[in-house]
This record gives sequence, structure tokens and C-alpha cells, in this order.
Amino acid sequence: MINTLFPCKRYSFANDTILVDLPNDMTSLIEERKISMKLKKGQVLFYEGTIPTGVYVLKTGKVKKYSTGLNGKEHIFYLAKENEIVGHHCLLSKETYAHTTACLTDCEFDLIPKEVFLSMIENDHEMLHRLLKSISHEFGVFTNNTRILAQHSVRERTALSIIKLERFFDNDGCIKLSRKDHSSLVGTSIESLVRTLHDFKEEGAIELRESIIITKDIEKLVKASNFM
Amino acid sequence: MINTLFPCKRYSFANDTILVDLPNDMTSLIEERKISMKLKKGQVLFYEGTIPTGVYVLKTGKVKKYSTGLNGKEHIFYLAKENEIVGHHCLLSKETYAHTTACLTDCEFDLIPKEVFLSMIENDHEMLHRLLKSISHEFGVFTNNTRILAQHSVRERTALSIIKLERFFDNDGCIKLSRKDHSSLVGTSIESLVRTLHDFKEEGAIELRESIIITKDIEKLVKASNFM
DNA sequence: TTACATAATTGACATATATCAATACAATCA
DNA sequence: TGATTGTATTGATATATGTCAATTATGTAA
Repeated sequence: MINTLFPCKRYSFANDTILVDLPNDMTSLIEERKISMKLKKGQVLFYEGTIPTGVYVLKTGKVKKYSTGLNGKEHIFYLAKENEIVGHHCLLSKETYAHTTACLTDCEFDLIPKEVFLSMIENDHEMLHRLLKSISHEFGVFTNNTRILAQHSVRERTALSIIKLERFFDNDGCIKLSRKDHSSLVGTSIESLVRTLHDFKEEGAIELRESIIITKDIEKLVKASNFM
Repeated sequence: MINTLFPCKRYSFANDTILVDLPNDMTSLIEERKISMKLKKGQVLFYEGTIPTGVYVLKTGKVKKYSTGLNGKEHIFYLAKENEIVGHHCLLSKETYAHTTACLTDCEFDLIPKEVFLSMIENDHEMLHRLLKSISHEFGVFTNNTRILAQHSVRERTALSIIKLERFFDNDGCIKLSRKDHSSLVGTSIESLVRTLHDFKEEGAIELRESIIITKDIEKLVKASNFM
């Protein structure tokens, strides 16, 4: 539905198909070598500046990716959910992590050790191409995101964030995210976000229940986002 | 010098080593199939939304990459110069161009046709890895850029832009860029940029001569950028 | 349950920044 | 050379947004 109203592709990363339908030997290699792990809500998967030990497959739960700026203020530039790969960029660029990844909910991960992952892309062309395609696609998404930050108002960015968050949570329009995280995602202060949400509520675009946002009228939000 | 004052790497793309020291058969393949072309200052190399026909190697000159937003306002997210590859992302993601590329100066390009480039990455692992590394690195740079847009003031971003532009032009501190382009790069209005430049001049950080910026005191700019 | 901590909201206010309008300057061309 | 066009600068003003402070609501542990 929302896809007809909104060009979602240019606005979302979606790297959840990199590991599907791999040849059997790959799948069994992963099964054999993967390290399963669980983290609680709020815990950090890896920190900015540290050295990658592998890539993570998020089995259940949701995480935020952010870098830390002035006064320790978080800037969330991406949310990931089930079946997405996390932490592959820095492994591929052979650098330390450029950002921190922390859990928004309780999470389960499979850690694929560095050498396993690297040997996989060394031996499996299909996977290498998927990776390349995925990362190249993200380039366009980032282009869009920086433009939106540079040119759009807080009100417009907030509307856009709700549209994206509805898709991300995919739960009857219910969005569960703290005001702090939400404001870091939009790139504004908590207070400005709260006021904008209040406006959208008044206008009948959303409902607010115990800090949960429920979308009511996406078309109004699309109009408010002023994206085209 | 500036490298000691400033962590340049996290702030610059630098994809100028992808094609150097390739095996002889690659180099001769490129030589054989490349199409040389020249464009005048102001001309467009390719437009947002069109289909890629190959990748371009910028031999001489400088270009801007931008996407067009509200009211046709440009958002410049990257400047490229001699020896950089342009237009490879969309070829790899198999999408239409996510942005426009236009010449800031007279330019010379080598166009490597799509099928030649794709066969190169198919057959040369080294190049594939360089590409992957380069694009993954850009991910971290973009992370930084969005954070700077979200959290830093126009004054801070302007200072940062001058520091980056000095490196980019690499010409005794002389920066030649129109106010319009410069403001699109910083993500602000022309007037706000002009006023900020005026301030930096007053403070002795830069000089302004016939619309050219000459850096005088980088340390002052680093301080003004407030980047750490 | 109560007490405490954390999160969300609201209000008042200061200010950074965009916008509109006018002027000055520079570049190009006939 | 002057005329014309585009670019840069300055001024005045409105407003969106951030900040600080106070209040209310919510969640959590004893």
C-alpha cells in the first residue's frame, strides 16, 4: 500500500537477501562455524573504533547503528532488523568500526568469524556480487539521507521518519521507539520531536499511546514530509 | 601538515587507486576500449535517473556530484578530481543514477564501457577487492557526513568545508568555488555562507579575493569546526 | 503498595538561520 | 567603451529550532 504512495527503495537499505539461497557447502560452513549469541535490550554489539572479529547476522530483534558526536550525543543513521547482516562494511574496508551498534530489543545473533566470511566472498562469486550490489545501493540511499538532512525541516524529516518506521516495525502501524532514539534518528532535539509529534496527533495523522506511535493517516504524513 | 591537525581519512572518499598498477592485460584492455571525451565547465556528465553506460575516469578537471531536491535546489555531497572513478556505484547496484555529475572546470574523461568494466571485475579479483574496499570505506565517510549535518552548526560545517576544500584544491590554500556550489556543499543558504565567510575573514582565518578563498590560519578553522 | 528513577511533555525564551529585498561588484560581449 | 548579465555582499526581518527549567507520566525495584 505505502509503496504506491512512497518510493521506499531509494530510502531503505535492505541487505537481508545476501545470505539466502547460498550453495549448500556455504550454508553448512556457516552452520558449522557460526557462534550464536544473545544480547539484552540496551547492550552494545560493538563499539566505534574497535576491531571487527566477524560479521553478525541478526536472527531476532532490532538494533540501532549510530556514531557519537559532540557532547556524546548519538546520531542514529540506520535501524536494522531480523535477517540483516551487521558489521560487514568495516570488515570489507579493513578499518575499525566507524560506528556503534546497540540493541533496541533483546536480540539473537549469529557471529560469522572474519576468516570464514572472507573466505566465503573469496570463493563464492554470487555472494560477492550481492554484497557489492547491496553496498552500492546504500550509496544512493545515503545520498538521499544527507540531502534530506540538509534541505528538509524538522517537521518534514519527522513525518518521513514515521513513514519509514512504520515499515520497519511492520506491526499494524505501531511504532515503539524512545523519544531519545527517535530524535537522534531525525536529527533534532527531543523537545522539538515531541512538539512535532503533538502536531501530527492534533492533525489526526497519528495517535500516541504510552509513548507508542500509531499511524492513522499515512497520506497526511506523506504530504507533511514534502518529499517531492 | 593538516593531517596532523585533522583526521582526514574519515572525512574523504579517495577512490583514486582502484585502477593503478593493474595487470598488463587489463591496462591494455582499457586502453583499447576506452572512449575519451571532453566536457566544458558547467556541462553535465550524467543525470540522476538515467541508465549508466559505463564508468568514467576523470583524467583532468574537477566535478561535483549532487542530487536535486525541493525547488530544484542542488545538494552537493561530493567533489571529485583527477584520477578518480565516477559513476561506478549505480553500475554495480544495477540501478539508474541516483545523482547528477557536472563539471566544475573543463574536464577530460575516459569512458570505460559497461561490459568492459563488468568483465574486468569478473576476471580480476584484485580490482574487485579494491572496489569493495573503496565503497565500504565510503560508508564510514557518509556516516560522518550525516552526523555533521545533523549535529553541527552552519559555522562549524563551513569551517569544516574550507578545511576539506583546501585539501581538495591543493593549490597553496586557494579555493575556487562559487558561493552557490559552496553553500550547496555545506547545506545552507548562500547568504548564511557569505556571512560566515565574512566572519572567518574578520577573525584572520581566511582571505577573500575576487570570490576566491585563501586559507590563512587552518588551526583557527579546525577550532571553529569544533569537530572533536 | 510506595518510593525512586527514568522518560515524556509543556512552557518560556534566546538565537541561529532562512528569506526577501536592495546594492555592489565582476565578467562577458557587442 | 558601455550595456548587460550573473555573482557576491549587505541589511532588515521573520521564524524554526535549540536550550533551559519545570511538570507530569511511566516504569521498576524494594
